[in-house]
Amino acid sequence: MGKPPRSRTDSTSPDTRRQLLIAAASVFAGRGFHHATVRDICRIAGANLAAIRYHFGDKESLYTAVLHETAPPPATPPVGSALPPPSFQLRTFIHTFLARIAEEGVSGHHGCIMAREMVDPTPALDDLVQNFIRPQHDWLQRLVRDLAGPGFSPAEIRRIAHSIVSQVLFYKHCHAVLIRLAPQDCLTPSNLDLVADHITRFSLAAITSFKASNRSSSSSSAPVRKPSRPQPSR
Amino acid sequence: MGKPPRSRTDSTSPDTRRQLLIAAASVFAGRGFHHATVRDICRIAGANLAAIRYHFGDKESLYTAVLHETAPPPATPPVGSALPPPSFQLRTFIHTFLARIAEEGVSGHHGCIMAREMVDPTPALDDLVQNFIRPQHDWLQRLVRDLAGPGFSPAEIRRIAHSIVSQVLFYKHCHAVLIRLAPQDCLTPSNLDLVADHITRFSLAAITSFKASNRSSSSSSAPVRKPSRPQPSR
DNA sequence: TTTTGATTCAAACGGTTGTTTGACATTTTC
DNA sequence: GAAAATGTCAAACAACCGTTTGAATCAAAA
Repeated sequence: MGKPPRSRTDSTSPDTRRQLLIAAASVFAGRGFHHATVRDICRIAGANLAAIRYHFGDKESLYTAVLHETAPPPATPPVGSALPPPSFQLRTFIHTFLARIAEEGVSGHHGCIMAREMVDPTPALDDLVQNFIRPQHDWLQRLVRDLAGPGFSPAEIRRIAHSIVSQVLFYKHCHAVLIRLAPQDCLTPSNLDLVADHITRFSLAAITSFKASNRSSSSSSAPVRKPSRPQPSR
Repeated sequence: MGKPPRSRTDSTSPDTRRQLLIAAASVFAGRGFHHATVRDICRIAGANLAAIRYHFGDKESLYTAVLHETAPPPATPPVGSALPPPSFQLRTFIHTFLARIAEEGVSGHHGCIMAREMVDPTPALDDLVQNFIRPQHDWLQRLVRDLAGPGFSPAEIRRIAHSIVSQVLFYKHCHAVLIRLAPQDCLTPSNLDLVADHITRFSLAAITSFKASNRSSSSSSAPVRKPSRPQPSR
C-alpha cells in the first residue's frame, strides 16, 4: 500500500526533506497555497515528484510543515525588570511587524504566507490564528490598554488595535495597488523607518487624543456630527 | 473559424448574457478570478459552457465585462455651492467605503472583486487602478490636505491617506482572521456605524495632532525616541 | 417555404493539477 | 552475504480546468 513512513522529527533527515521545505516556503510565499504547484516546488528543490508524498504525505501536509518549521522564534518581550515605555514598545512592535512582511529572503516567507492566509484562508489558518496571531493580538491589546489608560471598553481597545495592525498590513496586502498608484510609497528597506515612524506617530496621536476626550467627557462621543443617512453605495 | 460575434452593447441582448454576468459577478466576488470556474458560473446562470465563448470570448473577457458592467456610478461629490465641512466629508467617505465592502448582495460584488484584485492581482488591475482607485485616491488626498492644512509634504499627505484607507480595507482583507479572533468585531450592518465612527475619530484625531505638532515645530518630528536599532525579525 | 443568421447544446480536446504506482538504488540490520 | 528498511525515480493515473467543435434549434428575412 506504500503507506508513508512515520513522520521524522529528528534532525538526521535526508537532505531532500530540507530542500523541499525551503523550496516550498519560497513558492508558497510567492504564489500562495492554491497557486503553488508541487511540480514547481520539486523542481526548485531538485527532488522527484513522489518525494512530497514520501516525506510529507501530500501538498497540504507539506504546507503545514512549512508553517511550523519556518516559524520565527516567539518574540522575546523583555519581561521583568526594565520594560521600555509603552510608546517605545509600540514603535518597536510596528517596526518589527513591518520588517517581517517586507522581508524578501528566507526569513520573510513565513510573514508572506501569513499575510496570504488572512486574505485567502486555507484549513491551516485556524492553527495560525491560535499559535501566532492571537498571542500577538493579546499582547498588542494589553499595550494599547496601557497607552490609553482606564475608561475604555474592551471593544474600543480592540478597535484601536485593529487600526494599528491595519496600517501595517496595508503595505503588504495592497502592494500591487501601491506599486501602480504611488511606487515611491512601497515598503522598501530604505523607507521602512519612515513608514514605521508615520504609523507610530499616527496611532499614538490618535490614542492620546482619545485619552484626552475620554477624560473630559464621561464616555466616548463622536466629535463629528454624523450625517443623518449617509448615501448608501449606489 | 467560429470567431465570436461582435461585442453587443445594446440593451436588447438575450437573457443568457445577463444571467452570465450576474452569476459571474457572484462567483468572482466569492472566490476570486483564479478560483472561480466557468463551469460554476454557467451552472448558476443556467447556461451552456460554450455561452461564455459566444457572448464574451473567454473567461478573462467575461471578468472585465463584469468589472465594467457592475461598476457603481461614479460618486457624486456635491461640487459647487455648499460643500460640507471636511471632517463631515471624511466621515461620509469612510462610511460609504465600509458599506461597499460590507455589502453582501449584488451591489457588493464589485467591491469584493476590487478587494481581491488588490491582494491577488490579475491583468485587470491596471484598468481598475486607473478608473476607480486613482480618482478616489486623488480625492482623498485633497481632502486630507484640506484637513491637515499647509506645511505637509505630499509624501506625508499620502501616508495619512494610506492610514485612513488601510483601516477600512482591514475589515475586508482580514475578515477570515477577524471571524476567528474577535467575531464580534466583524463588519456587519449592525456595527457598521460604530466602525465608521471609530475610524473617523481615530484618523481625525491623528490629523489634528499632526497639525498641532506641525504648528509648534518647524518640521514634523517623531515624538517617540527611536530605538537605536530595533531587533531585526529573527 | 426556403434561407439566413443568431443562439444553444452535448461532447470532446488539450493541458495542468495533485496523487499514485512499482521498479530501482542505497543503506542498515541480522 | 541475505534480508529488511530507507529513499529515489520515471511514468502514469484520475480529476479538473478553460476552451473548442459541429450539429441542433429557432426566429426573422427573402
